[in-house]
Amino acid sequence: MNILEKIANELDTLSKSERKVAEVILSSPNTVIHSSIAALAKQANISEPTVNRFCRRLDTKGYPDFKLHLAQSLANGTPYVNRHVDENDTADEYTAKIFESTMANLELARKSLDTSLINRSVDVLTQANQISFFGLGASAIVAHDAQNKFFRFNVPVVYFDDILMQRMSAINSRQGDVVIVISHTGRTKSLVEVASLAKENDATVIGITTTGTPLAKECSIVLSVDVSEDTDLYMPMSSRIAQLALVDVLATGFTLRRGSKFRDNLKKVKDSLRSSRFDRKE
Amino acid sequence: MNILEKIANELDTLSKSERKVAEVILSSPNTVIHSSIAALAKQANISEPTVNRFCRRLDTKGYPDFKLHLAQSLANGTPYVNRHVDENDTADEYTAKIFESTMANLELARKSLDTSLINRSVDVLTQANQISFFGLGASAIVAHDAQNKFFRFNVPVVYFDDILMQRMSAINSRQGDVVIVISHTGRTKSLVEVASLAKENDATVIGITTTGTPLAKECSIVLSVDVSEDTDLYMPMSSRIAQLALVDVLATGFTLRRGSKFRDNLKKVKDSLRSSRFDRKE
DNA sequence: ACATCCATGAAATAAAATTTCATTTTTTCT
DNA sequence: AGAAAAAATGAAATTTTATTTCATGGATGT
Repeated sequence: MNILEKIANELDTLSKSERKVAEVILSSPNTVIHSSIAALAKQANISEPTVNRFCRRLDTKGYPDFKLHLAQSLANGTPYVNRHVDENDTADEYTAKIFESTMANLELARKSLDTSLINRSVDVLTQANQISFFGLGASAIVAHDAQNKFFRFNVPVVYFDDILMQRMSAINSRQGDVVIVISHTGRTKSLVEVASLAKENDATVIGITTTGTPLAKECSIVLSVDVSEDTDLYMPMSSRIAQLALVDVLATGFTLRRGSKFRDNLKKVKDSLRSSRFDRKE
Repeated sequence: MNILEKIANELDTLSKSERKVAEVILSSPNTVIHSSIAALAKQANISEPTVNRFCRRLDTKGYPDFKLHLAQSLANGTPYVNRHVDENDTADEYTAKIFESTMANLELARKSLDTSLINRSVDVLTQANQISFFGLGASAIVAHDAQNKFFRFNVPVVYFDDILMQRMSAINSRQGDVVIVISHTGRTKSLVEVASLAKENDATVIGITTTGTPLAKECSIVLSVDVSEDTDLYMPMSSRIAQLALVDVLATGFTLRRGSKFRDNLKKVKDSLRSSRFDRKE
């Protein structure tokens, strides 16, 4: 993704002259984006075609295209090196890293989403007799959150984070019911079984999971949410946040499909909470 | 700074033809960064010099320089103009908007965080005899998630999303206990009371809330998570995601403070889940 | 209605990037 | 080690792209 990282990575696959170019770029990328190909060539003591070949080797269309990528990499000031939390990081550092990698993963997740499938899911949800959300562990939280959202829409919605309840609920499902199964790994045995049970009973099964997992195979619709693996090192992190954002998208699609009158209703739900709150002094 | 905003701002100082260029750019900036000046001129039905003049008017050196700025503006995914979901948005559009505003709000939240307070919170947490997480509604999910995380650390941790249980637990708290109260609005009466009860009983109360709310006043440490208000129009959206990211930060700080031996333990917890999963065929 | 100013685009020019191809360097094989 | 093959490199030519110049037409104000 980030072209500076990419250059650093591929440094040893480059030829001698190309490496000179790479070094000049890495040492002062901010100068390079304002240089012409001739200026850069001179700076690196090599010829213009070499710069051009260098750009192509990095899968860009040519020098101007390369500069565009470079500019983007520099844009948000994102440090382009390793964003993993390190043993000796200060609070400042690990906070920044976690927020940044969360944002980066949201971006990744968005790219992996197929909006036509979102559209179909919203279709199915608005028609549903009953909606069930199932998840375990960190994904249970996502299911919980989804229930919280859809409950406001005044539709029959349940959520279970208990294996037995999930099974029973899946066995009792029927045509017109929608079962949403959430799992980052897509390999949790009991959840895959639940998905398969629900499907056998003619419910529509929507999976919120990673592409190509066993769970994905059991679903009628797969909403794939791919995040980079190693961010969830010892604990689920970015995966659940991406899943939650997807829940927001589904809920939003739902309210839009239901039309403006429906949204007035939502406002009522919100207003009903007012008495439980302290006033805002303004 | 952001050139797309700048274009939108200066739209009325532009001439008729230049405005045509502006509109084309605003409507599909991602296409433009890959277009030549000729292609853009054609797209806008004006001549090439007009595009050039347009670029100069925006204080860039010329078209290539303008593209560089544009690329940078697009890079960080910052929502540029109005990113509110609209009645007639397609699935594609509202998906993009929700993800983008989520990311923008994470950025906002990060800026509002005081890392020295995070450091102190981690201090307190690592010393705690017991940790309790309280939240209601959407924040209940965050509390739930926090429990899920800290549970892995093998420390005494509880979570309640029930008002009565929260009260009882707060009344029974004592010195050395840490109570984390989560609320975006910071105005939910019962939660403010719970915070105050816990404080009276000498527990350390950490609030995850917005700056300057009634809840914030009752806390020993306030971790302020500010997100832009109107994104949470009818449903909590960005607020809870920012809170979750903060939970990640606290959990990470916790594991770092506990040292490397402790992290081996985490790996064991993760491995213990293996048998419940389908193998990954590689 | 006329003069002035400004916006605009056609054409010419300049700049920049890319391709082609000959030369040099490196690698591989005997 | 030495020859053949392959790869890397840069000079020059070509092509593409951007910019400048300048002539034209339309709007504005008197």
